[in-house]
Amino acid sequence: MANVSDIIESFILSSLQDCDDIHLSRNELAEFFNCAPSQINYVLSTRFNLNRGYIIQSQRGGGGFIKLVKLKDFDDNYLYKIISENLKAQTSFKDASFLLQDLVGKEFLKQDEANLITFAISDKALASPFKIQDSLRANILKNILINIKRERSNEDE
Amino acid sequence: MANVSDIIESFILSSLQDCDDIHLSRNELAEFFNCAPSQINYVLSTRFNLNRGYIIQSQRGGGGFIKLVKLKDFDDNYLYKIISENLKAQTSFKDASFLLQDLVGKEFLKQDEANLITFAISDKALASPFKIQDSLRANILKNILINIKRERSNEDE
DNA sequence: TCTATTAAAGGTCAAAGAAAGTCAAACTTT
DNA sequence: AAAGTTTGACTTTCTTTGACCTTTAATAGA
Repeated sequence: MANVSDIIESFILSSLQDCDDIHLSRNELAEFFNCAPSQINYVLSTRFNLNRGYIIQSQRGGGGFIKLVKLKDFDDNYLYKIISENLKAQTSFKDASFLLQDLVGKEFLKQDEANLITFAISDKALASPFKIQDSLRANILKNILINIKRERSNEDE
Repeated sequence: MANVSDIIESFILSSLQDCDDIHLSRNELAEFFNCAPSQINYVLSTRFNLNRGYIIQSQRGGGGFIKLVKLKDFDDNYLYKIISENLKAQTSFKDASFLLQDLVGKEFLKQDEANLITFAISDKALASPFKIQDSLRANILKNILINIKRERSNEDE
Protein backbone atom coordinates (compact mmCIF):
# COMPACT_ATOMS: atom_id res chain seq x y z
CA MET A 1 0.00 0.00 0.00
CA ALA A 2 1.68 3.15 1.16
CA ASN A 3 0.40 5.42 -1.55
CA VAL A 4 -1.96 8.15 -0.52
CA SER A 5 -4.51 7.57 -3.25
CA ASP A 6 -5.16 4.03 -2.07
CA ILE A 7 -5.59 5.21 1.48
CA ILE A 8 -8.07 7.85 0.45
CA GLU A 9 -9.88 5.29 -1.64
CA SER A 10 -10.32 2.91 1.24
CA PHE A 11 -11.43 5.73 3.49
CA ILE A 12 -14.16 6.63 1.03
CA LEU A 13 -15.12 3.00 0.55
CA SER A 14 -15.58 2.54 4.25
CA SER A 15 -17.69 5.67 4.42
CA LEU A 16 -19.90 4.13 1.75
CA GLN A 17 -20.24 0.84 3.51
CA ASP A 18 -23.70 1.29 4.95
CA CYS A 19 -25.23 3.76 2.53
CA ASP A 20 -25.37 4.48 -1.18
CA ASP A 21 -24.30 8.09 -1.17
CA ILE A 22 -22.10 10.44 0.81
CA HIS A 23 -21.16 14.09 0.84
CA LEU A 24 -17.51 14.98 0.90
CA SER A 25 -15.62 18.22 1.29
CA ARG A 26 -12.70 18.27 -1.09
CA ASN A 27 -10.66 20.72 0.94
CA GLU A 28 -11.23 19.04 4.25
CA LEU A 29 -10.35 15.65 2.83
CA ALA A 30 -7.19 17.06 1.29
CA GLU A 31 -6.19 18.67 4.54
CA PHE A 32 -6.93 15.52 6.49
CA PHE A 33 -4.79 13.40 4.21
CA ASN A 34 -2.20 16.06 3.75
CA CYS A 35 -2.35 16.18 0.00
CA ALA A 36 -3.17 18.59 -2.79
CA PRO A 37 -6.93 19.11 -3.23
CA SER A 38 -6.64 18.02 -6.81
CA GLN A 39 -5.50 14.64 -5.61
CA ILE A 40 -9.03 14.10 -4.37
CA ASN A 41 -10.19 14.60 -7.93
CA TYR A 42 -7.59 12.15 -9.06
CA VAL A 43 -8.83 9.51 -6.67
CA LEU A 44 -12.42 10.12 -7.64
CA SER A 45 -11.80 9.97 -11.34
CA THR A 46 -9.63 6.87 -11.23
CA ARG A 47 -11.50 4.89 -8.58
CA PHE A 48 -15.03 6.18 -8.41
CA ASN A 49 -15.98 6.69 -12.02
CA LEU A 50 -18.94 5.48 -14.03
CA ASN A 51 -17.27 2.33 -15.20
CA ARG A 52 -16.87 1.36 -11.61
CA GLY A 53 -20.43 2.10 -10.75
CA TYR A 54 -20.28 5.58 -9.24
CA ILE A 55 -21.74 8.93 -10.13
CA ILE A 56 -20.31 12.19 -8.90
CA GLN A 57 -22.19 15.42 -8.45
CA SER A 58 -20.72 18.54 -6.96
CA GLN A 59 -21.33 22.13 -6.19
CA ARG A 60 -18.84 24.96 -5.95
CA GLY A 61 -18.91 28.16 -3.99
CA GLY A 62 -19.52 28.65 -0.28
CA GLY A 63 -20.83 25.49 1.29
CA GLY A 64 -19.78 23.52 -1.78
CA PHE A 65 -19.54 19.75 -1.69
CA ILE A 66 -18.92 16.58 -3.63
CA LYS A 67 -21.69 14.02 -3.63
CA LEU A 68 -20.75 10.47 -4.42
CA VAL A 69 -23.47 8.05 -5.43
CA LYS A 70 -23.10 4.31 -5.75
CA LEU A 71 -25.22 2.96 -8.57
CA LYS A 72 -27.63 0.16 -7.88
CA ASP A 73 -30.22 -0.84 -10.37
CA PHE A 74 -30.18 -1.15 -14.07
CA ASP A 75 -32.55 -2.09 -16.78
CA ASP A 76 -32.51 -5.04 -19.05
CA ASN A 77 -30.61 -3.35 -21.84
CA TYR A 78 -27.81 -2.57 -19.53
CA LEU A 79 -25.54 -5.22 -20.94
CA TYR A 80 -25.87 -3.98 -24.47
CA LYS A 81 -25.38 -0.46 -23.28
CA ILE A 82 -22.17 -1.54 -21.66
CA ILE A 83 -21.00 -3.33 -24.70
CA SER A 84 -21.67 -0.47 -27.02
CA GLU A 85 -20.65 2.37 -24.76
CA ASN A 86 -18.12 1.22 -22.22
CA LEU A 87 -16.49 -1.54 -24.12
CA LYS A 88 -14.65 0.48 -26.66
CA ALA A 89 -12.16 -0.93 -29.09
CA GLN A 90 -9.57 -0.91 -26.35
CA THR A 91 -10.07 -1.73 -22.70
CA SER A 92 -7.59 -1.76 -19.88
CA PHE A 93 -7.51 -4.62 -17.42
CA LYS A 94 -8.54 -2.39 -14.59
CA ASP A 95 -11.58 -1.02 -16.32
CA ALA A 96 -12.54 -4.47 -17.48
CA SER A 97 -12.35 -6.01 -14.04
CA PHE A 98 -14.46 -3.30 -12.54
CA LEU A 99 -16.99 -3.73 -15.23
CA LEU A 100 -17.14 -7.43 -14.49
CA GLN A 101 -17.49 -6.78 -10.81
CA ASP A 102 -20.29 -4.42 -11.59
CA LEU A 103 -22.05 -7.12 -13.58
CA VAL A 104 -21.75 -9.40 -10.58
CA GLY A 105 -23.32 -6.77 -8.38
CA LYS A 106 -26.09 -6.52 -10.90
CA GLU A 107 -26.50 -10.26 -10.92
CA PHE A 108 -25.79 -10.75 -14.55
CA LEU A 109 -22.74 -12.82 -13.70
CA LYS A 110 -21.98 -15.05 -10.80
CA GLN A 111 -18.81 -14.26 -8.93
CA ASP A 112 -17.22 -17.47 -10.16
CA GLU A 113 -17.86 -16.54 -13.73
CA ALA A 114 -16.53 -13.06 -13.34
CA ASN A 115 -13.36 -14.42 -11.81
CA LEU A 116 -12.93 -16.82 -14.63
CA ILE A 117 -13.30 -14.10 -17.20
CA THR A 118 -10.92 -11.92 -15.28
CA PHE A 119 -8.26 -14.58 -15.57
CA ALA A 120 -8.88 -14.80 -19.28
CA ILE A 121 -8.25 -11.15 -19.89
CA SER A 122 -5.42 -10.42 -17.50
CA ASP A 123 -2.32 -8.87 -18.91
CA LYS A 124 -0.50 -12.04 -18.05
CA ALA A 125 -2.92 -14.13 -20.06
CA LEU A 126 -2.70 -11.80 -22.99
CA ALA A 127 1.05 -11.60 -22.96
CA SER A 128 1.38 -10.97 -26.63
CA PRO A 129 4.41 -9.95 -28.62
CA PHE A 130 2.86 -6.65 -29.60
CA LYS A 131 1.09 -4.00 -27.68
CA ILE A 132 -2.36 -5.05 -28.74
CA GLN A 133 -3.48 -6.26 -25.36
CA ASP A 134 -6.18 -3.69 -24.82
CA SER A 135 -7.93 -4.30 -28.08
CA LEU A 136 -7.61 -8.03 -27.68
CA ARG A 137 -9.16 -7.76 -24.28
CA ALA A 138 -12.08 -5.71 -25.49
CA ASN A 139 -12.69 -8.29 -28.14
CA ILE A 140 -12.55 -11.30 -25.86
CA LEU A 141 -14.81 -9.63 -23.36
CA LYS A 142 -17.34 -8.69 -25.99
CA ASN A 143 -17.38 -12.25 -27.25
CA ILE A 144 -17.86 -13.78 -23.87
CA LEU A 145 -20.60 -11.43 -22.79
CA ILE A 146 -22.54 -11.67 -25.99
CA ASN A 147 -22.33 -15.43 -25.96
CA ILE A 148 -23.44 -15.72 -22.39
CA LYS A 149 -26.32 -13.43 -23.12
CA ARG A 150 -27.31 -15.56 -26.08
CA GLU A 151 -27.10 -18.79 -24.14
CA ARG A 152 -29.26 -17.40 -21.41
CA SER A 153 -31.94 -16.14 -23.70
CA ASN A 154 -32.03 -19.51 -25.44
CA GLU A 155 -32.58 -21.16 -22.10
CA ASP A 156 -35.58 -18.98 -21.48
CA GLU A 157 -37.49 -20.33 -24.45
CA MET B 1 26.64 -20.79 -7.14
CA ALA B 2 27.86 -17.40 -6.16
CA ASN B 3 26.17 -15.56 -8.96
CA VAL B 4 23.93 -12.74 -7.93
CA SER B 5 20.77 -14.13 -9.46
CA ASP B 6 21.07 -17.29 -7.40
CA ILE B 7 21.61 -15.26 -4.26
CA ILE B 8 18.56 -13.16 -4.94
CA GLU B 9 16.61 -16.30 -5.68
CA SER B 10 17.49 -17.86 -2.37
CA PHE B 11 16.72 -14.65 -0.56
CA ILE B 12 13.25 -14.61 -2.07
CA LEU B 13 12.79 -18.29 -1.37
CA SER B 14 13.58 -17.78 2.27
CA SER B 15 11.17 -14.86 2.44
CA LEU B 16 8.53 -17.20 1.12
CA GLN B 17 9.28 -19.90 3.62
CA ASP B 18 6.44 -19.26 6.04
CA CYS B 19 3.88 -17.64 3.80
CA ASP B 20 2.69 -18.00 0.28
CA ASP B 21 2.87 -14.46 -0.94
CA ILE B 22 5.17 -11.50 -0.45
CA HIS B 23 5.45 -7.92 -1.57
CA LEU B 24 8.76 -6.83 -2.95
CA SER B 25 10.16 -3.47 -3.94
CA ARG B 26 12.17 -3.87 -7.09
CA ASN B 27 14.35 -0.84 -6.45
CA GLU B 28 15.07 -1.68 -2.84
CA LEU B 29 15.96 -5.22 -3.69
CA ALA B 30 18.25 -4.05 -6.45
CA GLU B 31 19.94 -1.60 -4.16
CA PHE B 32 20.33 -4.18 -1.44
CA PHE B 33 21.98 -6.64 -3.79
CA ASN B 34 23.84 -3.98 -5.64
CA CYS B 35 22.55 -4.85 -9.05
CA ALA B 36 20.55 -3.30 -11.84
CA PRO B 37 16.81 -3.18 -11.12
CA SER B 38 16.15 -5.13 -14.26
CA GLN B 39 18.08 -8.01 -12.81
CA ILE B 40 15.22 -8.47 -10.40
CA ASN B 41 12.98 -8.98 -13.39
CA TYR B 42 15.44 -11.46 -14.76
CA VAL B 43 15.40 -13.47 -11.56
CA LEU B 44 11.63 -13.37 -11.38
CA SER B 45 11.09 -14.41 -14.94
CA THR B 46 13.62 -17.22 -14.88
CA ARG B 47 13.01 -18.59 -11.38
CA PHE B 48 9.57 -17.54 -10.29
CA ASN B 49 7.44 -18.04 -13.36
CA LEU B 50 4.21 -19.93 -13.90
CA ASN B 51 5.89 -23.12 -14.95
CA ARG B 52 7.65 -23.20 -11.63
CA GLY B 53 4.55 -22.51 -9.65
CA TYR B 54 4.57 -18.79 -9.08
CA ILE B 55 2.33 -15.93 -10.07
CA ILE B 56 3.52 -12.36 -10.26
CA GLN B 57 1.43 -9.22 -10.00
CA SER B 58 2.80 -5.72 -9.90
CA GLN B 59 2.00 -2.06 -9.93
CA ARG B 60 4.06 0.86 -11.19
CA GLY B 61 4.15 4.45 -10.07
CA GLY B 62 4.37 5.89 -6.58
CA GLY B 63 3.90 3.15 -4.00
CA GLY B 64 4.49 0.55 -6.67
CA PHE B 65 5.33 -3.04 -5.78
CA ILE B 66 5.81 -6.57 -7.00
CA LYS B 67 3.63 -9.25 -5.47
CA LEU B 68 4.84 -12.79 -5.68
CA VAL B 69 2.42 -15.63 -5.04
CA LYS B 70 3.49 -19.21 -4.49
CA LEU B 71 1.00 -21.75 -5.78
CA LYS B 72 0.10 -24.41 -3.28
CA ASP B 73 0.95 -28.06 -3.81
CA PHE B 74 2.27 -27.34 -7.23
CA ASP B 75 4.17 -30.60 -7.53
CA ASP B 76 1.70 -33.28 -6.59
CA ASN B 77 -1.13 -32.09 -8.70
CA TYR B 78 -2.76 -33.32 -11.82
CA LEU B 79 -3.79 -29.96 -13.15
CA TYR B 80 -0.36 -28.53 -12.84
CA LYS B 81 1.00 -31.51 -14.65
CA ILE B 82 -1.37 -30.83 -17.49
CA ILE B 83 -0.37 -27.25 -17.60
CA SER B 84 3.32 -27.83 -17.70
CA GLU B 85 3.16 -30.84 -20.00
CA ASN B 86 0.15 -30.63 -22.29
CA LEU B 87 -0.28 -26.93 -22.56
CA LYS B 88 2.72 -26.10 -24.63
CA ALA B 89 3.52 -22.70 -25.99
CA GLN B 90 0.97 -23.05 -28.75
CA THR B 91 -2.44 -24.67 -28.68
CA SER B 92 -5.05 -24.98 -31.41
CA PHE B 93 -8.71 -24.38 -30.71
CA LYS B 94 -9.44 -28.05 -31.28
CA ASP B 95 -6.85 -29.28 -28.83
CA ALA B 96 -7.97 -26.77 -26.31
CA SER B 97 -11.60 -27.81 -26.55
CA PHE B 98 -10.65 -31.43 -26.07
CA LEU B 99 -8.65 -30.58 -23.04
CA LEU B 100 -11.52 -28.61 -21.59
CA GLN B 101 -13.97 -31.39 -22.25
CA ASP B 102 -11.58 -33.75 -20.56
CA LEU B 103 -11.47 -31.56 -17.50
CA VAL B 104 -15.26 -31.56 -17.42
CA GLY B 105 -15.20 -35.34 -17.50
CA LYS B 106 -12.78 -35.32 -14.61
CA GLU B 107 -15.04 -32.95 -12.77
CA PHE B 108 -12.52 -30.25 -12.49
CA LEU B 109 -14.73 -27.92 -14.48
CA LYS B 110 -18.47 -27.62 -14.76
CA GLN B 111 -19.86 -27.62 -18.26
CA ASP B 112 -20.87 -23.97 -17.92
CA GLU B 113 -17.38 -23.00 -17.07
CA ALA B 114 -15.90 -24.93 -19.92
CA ASN B 115 -18.28 -23.17 -22.29
CA LEU B 116 -17.32 -19.83 -20.97
CA ILE B 117 -13.68 -20.56 -21.42
CA THR B 118 -14.37 -21.77 -24.89
CA PHE B 119 -15.78 -18.38 -25.78
CA ALA B 120 -12.70 -16.73 -24.43
CA ILE B 121 -10.33 -18.69 -26.58
CA SER B 122 -12.29 -18.97 -29.78
CA ASP B 123 -10.59 -17.77 -32.92
CA LYS B 124 -13.15 -15.02 -33.03
CA ALA B 125 -12.33 -13.72 -29.60
CA LEU B 126 -8.66 -13.80 -30.41
CA ALA B 127 -9.07 -11.94 -33.66
CA SER B 128 -5.48 -11.01 -34.18
CA PRO B 129 -2.63 -11.77 -36.55
CA PHE B 130 -3.16 -15.39 -37.44
CA LYS B 131 0.17 -16.63 -36.24
CA ILE B 132 -0.04 -15.58 -32.66
CA GLN B 133 -3.51 -16.93 -31.96
CA ASP B 134 -2.32 -20.32 -30.84
CA SER B 135 0.22 -19.04 -28.41
CA LEU B 136 -2.20 -16.50 -27.08
CA ARG B 137 -4.70 -19.26 -26.55
CA ALA B 138 -2.25 -21.45 -24.69
CA ASN B 139 -1.40 -18.60 -22.45
CA ILE B 140 -4.95 -17.60 -21.68
CA LEU B 141 -5.87 -21.16 -20.93
CA LYS B 142 -2.94 -21.65 -18.64
CA ASN B 143 -3.85 -18.54 -16.72
CA ILE B 144 -7.49 -19.42 -16.35
CA LEU B 145 -6.83 -22.94 -15.16
CA ILE B 146 -4.16 -22.06 -12.69
CA ASN B 147 -6.21 -19.32 -11.21
CA ILE B 148 -9.31 -21.45 -10.89
CA LYS B 149 -7.22 -24.03 -9.19
CA ARG B 150 -5.84 -21.52 -6.79
CA GLU B 151 -9.23 -20.14 -5.94
CA ARG B 152 -10.56 -23.57 -5.20
CA SER B 153 -7.73 -24.48 -2.91
CA ASN B 154 -8.14 -21.20 -1.07
CA GLU B 155 -11.81 -21.96 -0.54
CA ASP B 156 -10.93 -25.22 1.16
CA GLU B 157 -9.40 -23.47 4.12
C1' DT C 1 -33.94 45.87 -2.65
C1' DC C 2 -30.76 45.29 -6.17
C1' DT C 3 -26.47 44.98 -7.77
C1' DA C 4 -21.35 44.51 -7.44
C1' DT C 5 -17.73 42.63 -5.16
C1' DT C 6 -15.38 39.22 -2.60
C1' DA C 7 -14.39 34.93 -0.74
C1' DA C 8 -15.14 30.11 -0.76
C1' DA C 9 -15.60 26.37 -2.74
C1' DG C 10 -14.65 22.84 -6.54
C1' DG C 11 -12.38 21.81 -11.63
C1' DT C 12 -8.65 21.23 -15.10
C1' DC C 13 -4.46 20.28 -16.92
C1' DA C 14 0.20 19.61 -17.49
C1' DA C 15 4.69 18.86 -15.48
C1' DA C 16 7.44 16.38 -12.23
C1' DG C 17 8.26 12.27 -9.70
C1' DA C 18 8.24 7.42 -8.55
C1' DA C 19 7.95 3.17 -9.46
C1' DA C 20 8.13 -1.10 -12.57
C1' DG C 21 8.83 -3.20 -17.57
C1' DT C 22 11.42 -4.17 -21.95
C1' DC C 23 15.03 -5.28 -24.74
C1' DA C 24 19.31 -5.83 -26.61
C1' DA C 25 24.24 -5.63 -26.04
C1' DA C 26 28.14 -7.12 -23.34
C1' DC C 27 29.98 -10.29 -20.48
C1' DT C 28 30.67 -15.22 -18.18
C1' DT C 29 30.21 -19.94 -17.67
C1' DT C 30 29.62 -24.39 -19.36
C1' DA D 1 29.51 -22.12 -29.45
C1' DA D 2 25.54 -22.06 -26.61
C1' DA D 3 23.42 -20.88 -22.60
C1' DG D 4 22.98 -18.09 -18.82
C1' DT D 5 23.90 -13.54 -16.44
C1' DT D 6 24.62 -8.63 -15.94
C1' DT D 7 24.04 -3.92 -17.33
C1' DG D 8 22.02 0.17 -18.94
C1' DA D 9 19.28 3.00 -21.94
C1' DC D 10 14.73 3.67 -22.94
C1' DT D 11 9.54 3.03 -22.12
C1' DT D 12 5.19 2.78 -19.77
C1' DT D 13 2.25 3.37 -15.97
C1' DC D 14 0.59 5.50 -12.00
C1' DT D 15 0.85 9.22 -8.49
C1' DT D 16 1.67 13.77 -6.70
C1' DT D 17 1.90 18.70 -7.02
C1' DG D 18 0.86 23.29 -8.27
C1' DA D 19 -0.62 27.05 -11.06
C1' DC D 20 -4.54 28.79 -13.00
C1' DC D 21 -9.85 28.61 -14.02
C1' DT D 22 -14.93 28.56 -13.09
C1' DT D 23 -18.92 28.60 -10.31
C1' DT D 24 -21.61 30.06 -6.47
C1' DA D 25 -22.81 31.83 -1.93
C1' DA D 26 -22.31 35.63 1.06
C1' DT D 27 -21.79 40.27 1.85
C1' DA D 28 -21.33 45.21 1.24
C1' DG D 29 -22.90 49.45 -0.94
C1' DA D 30 -26.08 52.21 -3.57
